[in-house]
Amino acid sequence: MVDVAKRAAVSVKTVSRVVNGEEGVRPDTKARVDEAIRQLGFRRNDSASDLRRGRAEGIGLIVENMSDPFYSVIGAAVERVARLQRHLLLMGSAEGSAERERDLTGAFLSRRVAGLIVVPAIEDHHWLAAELAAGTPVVFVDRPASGLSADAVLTDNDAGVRSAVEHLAARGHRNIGFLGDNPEFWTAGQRLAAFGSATAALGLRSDLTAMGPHEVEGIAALVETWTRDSDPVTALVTGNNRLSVTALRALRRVGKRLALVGFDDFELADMVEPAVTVVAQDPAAMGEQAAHLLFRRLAGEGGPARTVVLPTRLVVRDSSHLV
Amino acid sequence: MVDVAKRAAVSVKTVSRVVNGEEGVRPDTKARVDEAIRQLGFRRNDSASDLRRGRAEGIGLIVENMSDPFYSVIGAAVERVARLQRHLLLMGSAEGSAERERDLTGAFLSRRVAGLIVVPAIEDHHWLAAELAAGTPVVFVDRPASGLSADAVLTDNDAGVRSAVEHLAARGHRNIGFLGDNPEFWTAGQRLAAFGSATAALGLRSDLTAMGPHEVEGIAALVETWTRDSDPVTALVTGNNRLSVTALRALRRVGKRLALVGFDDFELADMVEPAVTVVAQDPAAMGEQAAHLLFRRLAGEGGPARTVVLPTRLVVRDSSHLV
DNA sequence: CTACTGGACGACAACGATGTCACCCAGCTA
DNA sequence: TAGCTGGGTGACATCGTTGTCGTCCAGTAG
Repeated sequence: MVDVAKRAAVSVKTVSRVVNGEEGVRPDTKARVDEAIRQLGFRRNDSASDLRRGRAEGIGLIVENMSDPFYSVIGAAVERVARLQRHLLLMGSAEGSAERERDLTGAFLSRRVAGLIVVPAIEDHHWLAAELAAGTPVVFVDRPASGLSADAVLTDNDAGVRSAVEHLAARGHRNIGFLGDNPEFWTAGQRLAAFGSATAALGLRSDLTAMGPHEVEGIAALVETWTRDSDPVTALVTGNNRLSVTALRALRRVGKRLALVGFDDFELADMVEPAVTVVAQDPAAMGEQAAHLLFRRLAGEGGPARTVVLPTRLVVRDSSHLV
Repeated sequence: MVDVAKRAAVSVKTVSRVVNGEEGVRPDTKARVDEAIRQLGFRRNDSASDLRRGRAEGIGLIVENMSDPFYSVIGAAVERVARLQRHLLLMGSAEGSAERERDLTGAFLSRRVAGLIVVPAIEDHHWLAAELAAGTPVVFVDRPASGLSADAVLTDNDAGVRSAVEHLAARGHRNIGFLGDNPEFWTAGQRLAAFGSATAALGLRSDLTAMGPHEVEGIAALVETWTRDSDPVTALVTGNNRLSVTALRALRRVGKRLALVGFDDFELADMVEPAVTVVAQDPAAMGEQAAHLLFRRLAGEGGPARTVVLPTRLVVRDSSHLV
């Protein structure tokens, strides 16, 4: 910047003014400075700018696994909003590890990012309270923070599971099995609970649940067990899209054609055999809302923590039309 | 840091030494400093550190679209390697726009990232030469840079397409159609050229190519045309996974069961009807190799630009067994 | 006892930008 | 003409770290 200033015969402060588009620079001065910038190929050093201003124009995003479509869509949505606010996206996978999540959080905070968007792993987040109080806004996505009151964007898991159960019940299914993920994951727990209350409300069996197997073999064995009965399970609800796909493979493996409704849509759900009925979430909207919440906080909005709950949409395809 | 120094009754320089794990601090001094850091909840300001050191410990990744599985897998791989080197990942989507790509590049360079990994859009990159020469390493992925000699990680498009054509020819197909993307995209052009030479080498027709329609309707119409003939097309090669899926939908729409081989694998390719034979690339390996190349440059490795070409793998499923 | 060594530590400047405040002067009013 | 105004500009301190270099002192050799 001092080189530019010399070349344009102005002070560094004036160069700074031009670079930041501030008021109060005569057009001819600005032109001289712009020309000098062009000639020297000058690029402002944002590290210095960040240091002086005390805040970096970047937002940190922590997800479980960047390559999972659910999270990458969230990431893309966050980046789109961030870009409009002239912020960069820093992104990392916590891979379900609380330690890795803390490391990433620390790294982002050390870099003085403007804010954080986090899909939290299993753990207590009260240690983040200090940073929150210090003015770095944090928004949680998909799952709320535990031990901390902060903004969050969630899916309406309860209504979503209920719509799945009601849909199957309306088609005559009485014994519906639920395949969920480890209930230590908040969403898995929510969906399990929702399954319990939805089935109970309809007078259906609520005990056909398994939060266990994730592999084709395990699920295939489970299906065998559930269908050996004289009063067999005739339909399945799966707690996330990985389980939906795995269940589909398992059903093929054992040659049973149970009805199936999956939580969370996935690409080609309409092209597989049978096309899978799903409770669709809207990850792009989740990312977008989270980013909007964050930037509203950055714009100075106060008030208590907000929670945005997004609705689900039942997308009926073939798999729920099976006997 | 000065607060920590006061509390531990040492100089800031000593705190800096402890924070950076430098030699030459007595264990008891280090313990005092650590304790002060803990008590005050001190976190080093990386903006200041970056400024002083002249380089940020982050690497910038520019892809076409973060939410596309191909790119998000690259991103996850890059992040994994970056993490091991204690670097953060900054990521953005250029969305096929050269301008947006330049903006992102500029933003990353302003932040003085350690290096850049770029999936380039259509354009000339000689303007990057100055930065490259100035010591910021750049690695290109999926497509080489134009007008610039830089490291790159590519897929062996030629061998991949050839394996697809040979596979279909071996199953008796003589008239094979090629559905590609806009040939301004480097990969699309490569694959088209590869299709031409592979068919020519086998004495097959090389003129059944369309770099045009991307929607179900357009492709359906094209298929109708190609199969109306007395000497009809009996097999299709698609140039990327979006086209494979769209072609699959189009074939269903018009009720034709042509053989199909897609370039690039996709999730559930084995579960759709028919399961799709593909030429699989390895995006995770591409991201990993690119990151390794980058960090080798950062470690001071000199020498001319390297190009790593990764092999493809033909994954035979049902769609290529159709008549 | 003196001279020397080397390890531990601190003072200070510098990295490149920006906020504050003072300055200058053209153009105005009284 | 003297005094004011206010827009354009610059000098300087400052953000939080780290590189350089000098100081201090305990321990050792002569």
